[in-house]
Amino acid sequence: MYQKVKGTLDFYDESAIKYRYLESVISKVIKNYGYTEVITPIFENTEIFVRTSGEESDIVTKEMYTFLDKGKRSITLRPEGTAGVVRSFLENKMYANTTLTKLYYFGPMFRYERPQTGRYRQFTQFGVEAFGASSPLLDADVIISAYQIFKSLGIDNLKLKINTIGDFTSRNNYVDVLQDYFRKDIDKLCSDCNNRLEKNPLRILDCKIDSDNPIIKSAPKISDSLTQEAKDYFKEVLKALDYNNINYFVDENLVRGLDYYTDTVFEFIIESDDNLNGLAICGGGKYSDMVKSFGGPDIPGIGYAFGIERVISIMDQKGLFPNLDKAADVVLIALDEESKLYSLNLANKLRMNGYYADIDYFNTTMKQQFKLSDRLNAKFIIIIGEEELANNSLTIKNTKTKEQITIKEYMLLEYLKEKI
RNA sequence: GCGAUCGUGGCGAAGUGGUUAACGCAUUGGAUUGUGGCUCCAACAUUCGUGGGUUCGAUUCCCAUCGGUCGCCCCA
Repeated sequence: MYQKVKGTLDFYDESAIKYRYLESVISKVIKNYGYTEVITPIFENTEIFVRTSGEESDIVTKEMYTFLDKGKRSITLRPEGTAGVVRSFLENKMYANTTLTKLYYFGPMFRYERPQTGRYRQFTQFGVEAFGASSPLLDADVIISAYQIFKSLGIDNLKLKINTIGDFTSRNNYVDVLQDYFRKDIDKLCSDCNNRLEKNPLRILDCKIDSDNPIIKSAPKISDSLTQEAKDYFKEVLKALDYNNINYFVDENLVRGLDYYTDTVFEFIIESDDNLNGLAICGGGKYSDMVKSFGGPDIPGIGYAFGIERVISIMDQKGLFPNLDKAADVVLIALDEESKLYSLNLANKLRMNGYYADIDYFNTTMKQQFKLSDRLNAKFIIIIGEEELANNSLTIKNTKTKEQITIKEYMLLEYLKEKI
């Protein structure tokens, strides 16, 4: 027996309906913010992910699905969406027509990780990227758009963590300061922190094991390394969020796993009483230099992405999905072979007129066909047998009221139009 | 990459080193051959993730492997 690849999911039936429901709600909201969809390939040349996420990042060092194609090109299944969108933005010179370009994407991402709660090897992200403006107002608006999407889905058990990590130079300065600070006491910290010292010292601040350690608590703050300009910028972002009544808290230890972020970074975290608690459902930030580092013009970008599977989990857990059952409008019950042929034809006429009509393909007993109508939750049942064929009429039964009438076929559409 | 735990029919779920693997739901057939959704009766795992080993004998014990779940790391 074949099994699906480890860490992957089949969506079918109800779960597929939920998946597509999310896509439609989300895209509808984000379009009102002026975003248009960009659909990029699922794989890219490996280099673009290495360049953007950072050679030392976890994603690049251990999580990418990378392979050589038959032309010996190094190809990678995208582990995140931003790099491909930036590449597309540049390659298609989207900046030529407007100063501000707002894009969204929705699709599968791939990371080779150990599966666990809310974590899969193939998962789906929705994300946005806005290029062209370094503006606190835009930063805030991007965050608000994520907030509104969750709100329109009914999700309110989230908290927004936000921080600023400054521009590249102040961040690099801070990294040096931190390394100097931690290096002398590194043997008093956990083994993970020892690894992080050279690779990603910012993450030491976020250590869960040593979080109460005074060495970490009294570590130099990033705010000390920020330029006044960066501080002011962040203040403006917060002001805009305040004005819009967005609840947030500034977490000075919030750093993100990807190298490309600058200034504003944020995450939405799930607050719940089960194992989902504390999971990041949405993460993003500003990246001032990525476009330029790709060899493009000096255009800043900001964006976020969130995981659809995690959203589905939350919504399931909180019962937030509306009733998405599809009920058949009409099930045709045919009692003999000739009626079967006729019902096939009639069903198709109904379908072409916009009704969901179904028939039974094998059984001839009435009971079985009634069961089919139950299963499909049919609103109406049309019974066709010798009598009806002889009189050129149809027997229609309303499954709710049990009311049953006989009419001529040409009256059917008008009848349904009135009743459905 | 590290650690824990689990894997019985479409689903849920009991169970035991020994000739027929409970039960519930679902499904199918019948009671009820032009009117169903209730009820009643019946059928439905030569097999207990896969492979190997121990044993007279394993679904039950051991090993391996694949997968699920849950932690760590990291993240969506």
